[in-house]
Amino acid sequence: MERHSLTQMSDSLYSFEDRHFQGFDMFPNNMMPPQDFSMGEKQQAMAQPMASPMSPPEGDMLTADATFLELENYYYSNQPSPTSTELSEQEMTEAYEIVMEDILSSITPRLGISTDPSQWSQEQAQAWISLLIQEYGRPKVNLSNFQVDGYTLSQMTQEELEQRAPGNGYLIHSNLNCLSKSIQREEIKPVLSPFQQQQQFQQQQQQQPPQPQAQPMSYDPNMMYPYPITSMPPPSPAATERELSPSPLASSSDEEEASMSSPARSPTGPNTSMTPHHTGSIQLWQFLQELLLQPDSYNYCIRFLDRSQGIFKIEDSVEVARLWGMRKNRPAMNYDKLSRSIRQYYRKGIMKKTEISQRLVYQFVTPF
DNA sequence: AACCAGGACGACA
DNA sequence: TGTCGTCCTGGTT
Repeated sequence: MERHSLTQMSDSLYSFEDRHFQGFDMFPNNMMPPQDFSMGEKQQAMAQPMASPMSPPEGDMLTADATFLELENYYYSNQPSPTSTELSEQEMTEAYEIVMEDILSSITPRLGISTDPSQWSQEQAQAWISLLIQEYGRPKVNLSNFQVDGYTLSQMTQEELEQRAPGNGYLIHSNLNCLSKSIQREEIKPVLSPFQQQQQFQQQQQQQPPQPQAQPMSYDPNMMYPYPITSMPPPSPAATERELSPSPLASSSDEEEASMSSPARSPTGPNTSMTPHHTGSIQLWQFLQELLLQPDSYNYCIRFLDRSQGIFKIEDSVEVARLWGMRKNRPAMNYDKLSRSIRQYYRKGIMKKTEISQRLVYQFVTPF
């Protein structure tokens, strides 16, 4: 059997994509390689054949090329004991699919939702569609056409999806299929990639029955993000004493273990300053997004005014500051300090002032 | 009084 | 080095 080095896959990558993704951009707009990635001479040379009329723009070439390195890592992390540095066609395809599934399913951790679409609520399904569309730079869809839960969504045919989201039916359908395949793979594959391990950890967190609350100030400040840097968090461990959202407090050792093995991924927004440089600790904007994405639990203190614009209002500044202080184990946190940090985001391009200034109203530069 | 804006500085990872 | 906590002054609602 002809064998290939993974790093020789670049020529065939886009033909593979054409076969399997019918010309869609393989990677979401913002899915860029780790910042410290640099193409070696060999890889740059190998990128050349992709500069055909069918090739995506340069940015995507970089992305795709970076993926070969990840591909190798991902593949081997899914194999008990690699015996060769070369891969067969079948192994190549399998490795490619692993990477694809990880990339596609990276949207779900950002939303803090299950990777299994059938478990999504209507709101989660809409959020997933919204972010998917955004990631691929597709025209916005009318989410009112998707007043269905995740299971119903996952059962829809491509035609049905196309009717509800003209021009996006295939994208949504293929991504849902990819997620489903990923779920099936996880069920049968004992050895998981680091990223899949993170997802599994996240799902375990979500599926665990509520546990007794820890002491209010006993948070591990690093506990939230067992997955890559762009991520949206799993359900908040910052449930208040009000027990509005009795989410589990995982052990810090688990979380450290999970967070350490994260491959770096790109930020959600256009501004790379959203990339945490010390990925171990949660940043304020992530925390706020987390609260905003759990309206059932937190809309008493923070809620969207216009989600599509990323505009939100802090309804109870004292409470939000208190939650933030709990998360960071900073008992002295108050809204004055929290808002100072938010204002720093203006300069960093993470948040912006709303057009009409309103008290306690802020706006993300990149809606989510 | 509460909030907004932003300078300054230091701790921390 | 970037983020953020802290303190501060001064302005606005």
